[in-house]
Amino acid sequence: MKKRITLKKIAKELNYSISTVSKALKNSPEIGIDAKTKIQAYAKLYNYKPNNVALSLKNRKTKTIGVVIPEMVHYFFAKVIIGIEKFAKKKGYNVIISLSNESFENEVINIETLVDGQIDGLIISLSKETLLKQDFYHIHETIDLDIPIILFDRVSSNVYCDKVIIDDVEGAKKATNNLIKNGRKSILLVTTEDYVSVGNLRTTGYIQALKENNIELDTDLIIKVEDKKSTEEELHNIEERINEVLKLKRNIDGIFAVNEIYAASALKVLKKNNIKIPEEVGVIGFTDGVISRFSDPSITTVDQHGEKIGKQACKLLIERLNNTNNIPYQTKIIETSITSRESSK
Amino acid sequence: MKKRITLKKIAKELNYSISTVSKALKNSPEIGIDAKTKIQAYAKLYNYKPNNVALSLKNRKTKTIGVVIPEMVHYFFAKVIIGIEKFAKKKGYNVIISLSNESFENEVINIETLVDGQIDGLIISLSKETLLKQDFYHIHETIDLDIPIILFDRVSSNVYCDKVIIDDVEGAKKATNNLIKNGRKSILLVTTEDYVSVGNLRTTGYIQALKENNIELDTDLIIKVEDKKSTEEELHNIEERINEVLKLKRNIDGIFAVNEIYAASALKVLKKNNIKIPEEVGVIGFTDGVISRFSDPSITTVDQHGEKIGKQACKLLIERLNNTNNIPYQTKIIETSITSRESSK
DNA sequence: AAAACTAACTATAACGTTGTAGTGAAATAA
DNA sequence: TTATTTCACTACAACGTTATAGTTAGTTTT
Repeated sequence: MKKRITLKKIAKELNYSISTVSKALKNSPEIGIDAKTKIQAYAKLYNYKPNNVALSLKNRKTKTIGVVIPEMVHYFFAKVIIGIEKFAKKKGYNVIISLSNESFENEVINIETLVDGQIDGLIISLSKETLLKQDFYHIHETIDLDIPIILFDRVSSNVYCDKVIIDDVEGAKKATNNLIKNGRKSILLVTTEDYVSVGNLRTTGYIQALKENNIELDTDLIIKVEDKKSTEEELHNIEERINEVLKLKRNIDGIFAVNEIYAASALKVLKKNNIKIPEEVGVIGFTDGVISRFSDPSITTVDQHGEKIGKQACKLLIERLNNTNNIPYQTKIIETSITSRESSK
Repeated sequence: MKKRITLKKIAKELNYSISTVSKALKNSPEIGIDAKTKIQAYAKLYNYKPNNVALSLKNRKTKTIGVVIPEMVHYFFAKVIIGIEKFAKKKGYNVIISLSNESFENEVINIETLVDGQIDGLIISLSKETLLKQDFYHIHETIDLDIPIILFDRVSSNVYCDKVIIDDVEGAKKATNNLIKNGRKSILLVTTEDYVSVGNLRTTGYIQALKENNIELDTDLIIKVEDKKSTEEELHNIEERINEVLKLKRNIDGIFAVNEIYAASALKVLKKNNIKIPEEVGVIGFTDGVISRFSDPSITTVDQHGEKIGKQACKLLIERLNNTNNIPYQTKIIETSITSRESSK
């Protein structure tokens, strides 16, 4: 009902020029004390707030950050967003969120829309499809347009920009070592196909840990799952494959899964086979989410500290936005940590 | 590097006026065919895109929707956002997200920031603290400013605006009836304190279902949990209380929990007491999330269809934005449905 | 051949700000 | 007393766009 008041209206009402009003509200020394007090009182009374769209136009910056993530229902991404949002708000930025839903096309469209719109910079985690296609034209184009991009978690070495990642190799190593330290020697790895960079790296970490502990690598103990969406069907398929290997390799005493859904699936299969956890088989997952926490037994995981990642990404972005002179691209690595729970010991 | 091209630059380059360029790109009949083709070709070549901030200023609408939710890591809210985002994008709107973190103060600040910023309308789920305080000044003020608000899930009858809710009473009834149909008679209810509207309503549904089935209400079978944040401590406390009642009332054969965390807690306690699920005690939760799906046994839940809620909220909002003449406020009720899983039978 | 019309443009104002450059009057300096 | 400075303000341009209201030159009408 009551429209927002503008400088113009205040000016007309109090019989000053617009510039005077603007300056008075900015406490400029150019303006006399009388005018200042009158104008400031009036502005306060009518709850004057500058129009941010006008400011955006004038300043050519919108104080808004765009975020593109593959999914929303993942605990990890939700946490990252929390981190971004918190830091952004502290710095006076808004956050616009967009979901690619793991699709390349969506990702391209979303980024385009955001860039067309009111965004100063972008924080992106690439979709699985993009990673598979290795097509980064949309990213490069955006950077060319002088819109800074921070990539996190799902990154690519073929894109030159700031990045925030965890050391997936190290994290996977930690997890595998944790199992080995408990005397486990025959460790099943449930991972993704290699084109998913994180899956790939975690596989590498697993292999390295084995090597460092002089355990021979048995490729039969590596299950590479093709997962696009986690439909019931795909989940069932994962369980099937774990079950097969479990039947084939009776001496398995540990399972490392590269995400918590795979870990939960492994747990289910183990329980169905009446295998005791963690006594007979220890299980560790990656990503400290709600599933691991509430599962029974609760699952030991490699915590990626999503909130920290989000905060760091946001920090990098805002730093770049405030620095017109080109600072070299940075890659920040966030330390992982093991959250010990019942599934390993 | 390459700055975005504007009408002005095109005009200067091709020696037309800005108006001509603007009209040519809009295919106005006022402009001659020569000029049109030349200008359109040039614009295409340099990938002209209108500056949305300028358009926002001119049109006094930003094509952006603000969303304020209490938390992000809840599956339900994540789903709602997916629904909002999808529908919004289809209609050419962007979505800005803000988290109140269940705090009244944050909610007020967030809404203020959004309203100050570039938003045409808001979709909000109220924080627990707001519901407890029953202070809706910030909401009313926003509506007064002619910025439409759609409330969802956590609503209040003291606010007059469009709302999207589920029929919590009906949903709770469905759940309770489901347990009763399986021959269960002594059903434990794990719910929240009454000021959380959804907890309150679900309690009502539980009571109604009992009444309709001529089962006497035993208030000892109702656990009202005070939960602000789900810290480890609070979770433990919930388990404790369930355990106590379970010890006290040996004949309990069903548990209805008003959210999936309570349901998971109940499961844990039951298993610890070696009580068979669902044979001895059936369990049903509310909110179809990832915990219920991956828990073992998987938990039967009342699905709130978050995505549908989001979509509906967004639809209501956009309808209101397109309708300058005041249509009466509506409250849309989204049907719940039971997703049957292992924990009940 | 003057009047009316049309085609193809351009100028201007406006959305709400802010910074720079002006302006007129009063106060000070020479 | 005249020149200069200071004070307290106002005008203007710009950010990028669009709609409305001009403005030409050329064409048609009678």
